[in-house]
Order: sequence, then structure tokens, then C-alpha cells
Amino acid sequence: MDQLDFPPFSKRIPGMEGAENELVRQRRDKQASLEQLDGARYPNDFRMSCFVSDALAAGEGKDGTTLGAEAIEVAIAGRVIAVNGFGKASFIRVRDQSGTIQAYVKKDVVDEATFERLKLTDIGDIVGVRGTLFRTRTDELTIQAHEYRVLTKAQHPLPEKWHGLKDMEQRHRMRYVDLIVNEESRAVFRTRTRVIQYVRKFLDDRAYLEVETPMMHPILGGANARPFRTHHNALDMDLYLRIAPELYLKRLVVGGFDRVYEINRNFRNEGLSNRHNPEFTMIEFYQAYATYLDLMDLTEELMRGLAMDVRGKTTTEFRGHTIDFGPSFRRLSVCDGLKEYCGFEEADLHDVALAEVKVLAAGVSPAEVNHTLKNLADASSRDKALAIGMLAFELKVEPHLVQPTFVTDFPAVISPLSRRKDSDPTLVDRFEMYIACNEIANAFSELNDPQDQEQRFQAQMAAKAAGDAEAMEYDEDYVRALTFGLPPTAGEGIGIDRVVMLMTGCENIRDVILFPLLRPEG
RNA sequence: GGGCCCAUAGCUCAGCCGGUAGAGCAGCGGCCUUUUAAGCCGUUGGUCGCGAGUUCGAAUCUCGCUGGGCUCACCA
Repeated sequence: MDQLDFPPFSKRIPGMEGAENELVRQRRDKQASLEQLDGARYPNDFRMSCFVSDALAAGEGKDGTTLGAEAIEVAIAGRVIAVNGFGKASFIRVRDQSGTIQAYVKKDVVDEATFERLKLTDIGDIVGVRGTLFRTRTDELTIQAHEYRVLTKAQHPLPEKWHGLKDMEQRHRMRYVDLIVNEESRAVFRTRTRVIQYVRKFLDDRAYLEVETPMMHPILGGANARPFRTHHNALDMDLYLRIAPELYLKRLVVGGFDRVYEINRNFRNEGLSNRHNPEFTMIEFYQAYATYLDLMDLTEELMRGLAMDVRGKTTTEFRGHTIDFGPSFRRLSVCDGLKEYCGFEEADLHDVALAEVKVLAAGVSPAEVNHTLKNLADASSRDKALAIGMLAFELKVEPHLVQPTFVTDFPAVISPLSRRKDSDPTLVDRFEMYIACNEIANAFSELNDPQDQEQRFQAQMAAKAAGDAEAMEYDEDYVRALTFGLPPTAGEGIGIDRVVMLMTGCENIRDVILFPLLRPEG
């Protein structure tokens, strides 16, 4: 079998093919020379005294004379990202996690071996520099090197210095190279971390408890999605990778943790797109004695504060739109949306035959309508009307939801874990937050009536039997948990990747995931 | 899965009305002790994604395959 063959040599030892071979060979020769010079290969005895940012801070605002008098010594380490060489001196730009600083290595200041090391340096090498701070003719704070060492030789050359690495596939496959050469990429992932830190602090400050629940589930639930399957050998047990943590988090609310949240991965075995990665990061949080209305207020506050924190303002640019988190978010019920953008009358929302006319007129395909109705054989005409109305909603209403919008009051029939509206049991107390026509969050007042939950699970099982691959399974233990008493609770899930996309302007989810799933390299 | 587009040096890209491959950066050699996209002179480097076909001759035209991008479908 071809699949069992080892990958080509070049895949295991990058660079050992074609002309690249020559570049790698040259660098390995230099590495050997350095080894001879230092008597060590991959030395690890260099000790930095500070980060680059600390060195920059130490010289901040001090002129050349002051620096000369103070003779501030620093030892920094990092990657060489640029070299300006002269015959008997060189400027090298060194970057660590905190920043970039320039070092100046001058032949009549350092010993012969040190100067030799300089000549054996390539862009991309990891070096250590010890020296004193001074200012160059152009007033740039620079380290006058007394000690200069190559700590790790880069055997493979880096991409070109001002175009960087452009090819998106290469950037995803070799994220390490992308991060070395593309500042925008580093900025995106710093922002990602900051988003997660902000969300965490926001909830911590409001007495939410961060918890971890299983990612391997024996029963499928918490969302409508197709799962990944796996197997535990010792227990001889089939398991799903979780599609949502929801049911476990609500068990914790039953247990008395009134406010909980979890930030981690969900896995859904569905198509890939610029908005979907098979594993994605979601925050789910639950608050007892609250309703979905409370969560709308909380979510507005969160998004506004997040924008201010990571962008310094309430707006962000996305797909040519300026999204503003400053004003109160629009609130639009599903039924009102259908009336406003899709020509629905009130009567169309109660009769499946009338609804079907409007849905088809909206451009939904008959096949799609039939597919949806097939899974709802026993539902009422109202439920069916609402269910197929959602198809028209996706097609005709979502494109209008550019500014942050809470879409509210979803059909109960597609919301098996949500609390029914007191005023209309065919609808539920639920909202989804749309921004730039994308669903970013999903929240609802939780269904805490165990008998109703039983019926909803039964409906899911019926749909599954009818061929709905995304229907939930009946979770008996979850229903049992409800019989011990779940307080009135509201819960929400926010897609972190999509929030990061919004905050960074990235239009592809793969650009905000460090290592997105890719096909194996040919 | 459908449609459209892309794949040429380590990187960024030209070349594509068929005549056997080019630039910049990187590299190598030389000059240069305050440069910062440093500069000047010289120079190495390519199975033009893979496989067939058409042709005297294919990076270029045709078909297939692989990988990728956009888009539609599926999907939160």
C-alpha cells in the first residue's frame, strides 16, 4: 500500500531536495564550523538577563551620553531577523517574544572567535547577545555586543524578508514559519489569547466558576450535529467526542454550582468552510435564577467591553462592514423577521400549507422543505410551519443581520433543551446573536421540567429514527438530574473562533486557529 | 459533492498566441567599522505540482490526478 510508505526524505528533513539542498548544506557547514569554534553543538549555557522589551525600557529616553556614562549591560536572546553586514562590523536585528532590538558587533570590540561567529550567522539563527546599550547615529537604541553566540543554527532558510510567507496552505501547515515571518499572524494569535483572557475575567468577576467536563461522551447531546466516534479499549466502549458540554454543565447547576462556565473545544463531524473547523472553541456559561433576557444584557456588555479591550474602540471592520458594539443591539423575533423580510403574514406562521407557499417563494428548494418535514412527521401544523419558516429565515433574513442582532423566540420544535414561552408554548425563550450575518452565540432559558424534557428527547429519537443524523440521543441520566431539581437557569454558548474573526477582521476561521485541520501533506 | 480559479528557484512573482526559463529577495565570492527594504561588482541555484496525450518540439495546448483558494450545497 502506498499509504504505508515513508514520506519522501524531504518531508522528514526539510530542505534536502533540489536547490534547497544547497542552501541547507551551506548552513550545515556553518553549523559545523561553529561547533568547532565553540566546542559545543546546540549549546544551552547562555543566560539571558532580561527580555528584549526590558532592554528597550532600560534605555528609553536616555541619550547617547547618558547611556555611555551608565554603561547598562544586558544579555538577550532571540531569533536573528535581519543582518546588515559590513566588512568589519554588522548590525543584527534580534527578536524575542517581547520585541525586537538591534545589536552591533564590531571587530575591534570583540575577540576573533566572536567575530567569526558573526560571519557564520544567517538570518533565522537563534543567538545570544551580551553587551551595553548605546545609541546609533540614527538614534536607535542598540546593544554594543561584547559577547555574541549562535545558540541554534537554523538549517532551513526563512521566507523572503518583506513579502513574508503568502501561500495560505503553507502558512497553515507550517504555522511556525508563518509566526516567524508574518507580524500580522502573531498579532492575530495574541488577540485570540486576549479575547479568551477577557472572557474568562469577565465571568470570573461575576462569580462564575470555571469547570472542566468530559470531552468523551457516551451519549450524544447538547446540540444538533454529527459526531466523531472513538472507542475505549479497556471498557470496550464506544464514545463520541463531544459536540457540546451543555448537559454536563447543567448537571453542575443541579449540583449547586449556580454559575459555571467552560472554555474548550467541541468537535463536529461536518463539512469544512471558512466558518467551520471540525474542532472549534466555544465558551458555554450557565447562570441560575436568570433568563435569556438577562443573558442578552450580559452579552451586550461582554461584547462591548471585549471590543474596547482588544481594539480600544467599540467598532471593528469585517467583510467591508463597520460593526459597532456601542449601541444597544437590535432584538428581532424569528416571526417578526419572517414578516419583515420574507412576506409572511401571521396566518402563514400557523399553517404548514400556507407557510410552504411563502418558503418556496423565498427561494428554498422543495427538497429542503421535504427533508425538514420528513423529520417532523408527528408534529403539529404550527410546528411544521415554524420549522420550514426557519429555512426561509436563513435565506432571506440572515443577510440583513449585519450589526449585532439578537434573534429571539425560536420554534420549540428545533429547540429540544429550551424552556417554552409562557405566552406561546410552540416557541421558546431563546436567542441567537448574529453579527455580520454570522451566528456568533446561542442562548436560552433552560428547560428544567423533566417531564417536558422526556418528551423532547422522545421527539429527537423519533427524528433520528426518521433519518435525522443530527438529532440528539435520549439522555436518561440528564433527565434524572432534572428530577433532582434544576433551578430556573439560563445558558449561553459563544463561538470563540468567530468572535476572534470579528475582532481581527480575519474572514477565514483557519486564520484564527493555530493548527487548523488539513489534509495530509501529499 | 457541483461551479470558477490557482500550482514556475528557499520566498514573492514574471514568462503562457508552442521553440527548451527570468527578476527581486535569500545564498555564495569580493569591497565597505553607525546600517535599518543599506549600497556597489560578480555569481550559484529549477523533474515549471504529478501522469498521460497532441506536436518535429510543451512551463505554455488537451485530458486525468493531487493539493489549495473562492463559491454553492451540506452545516450553527
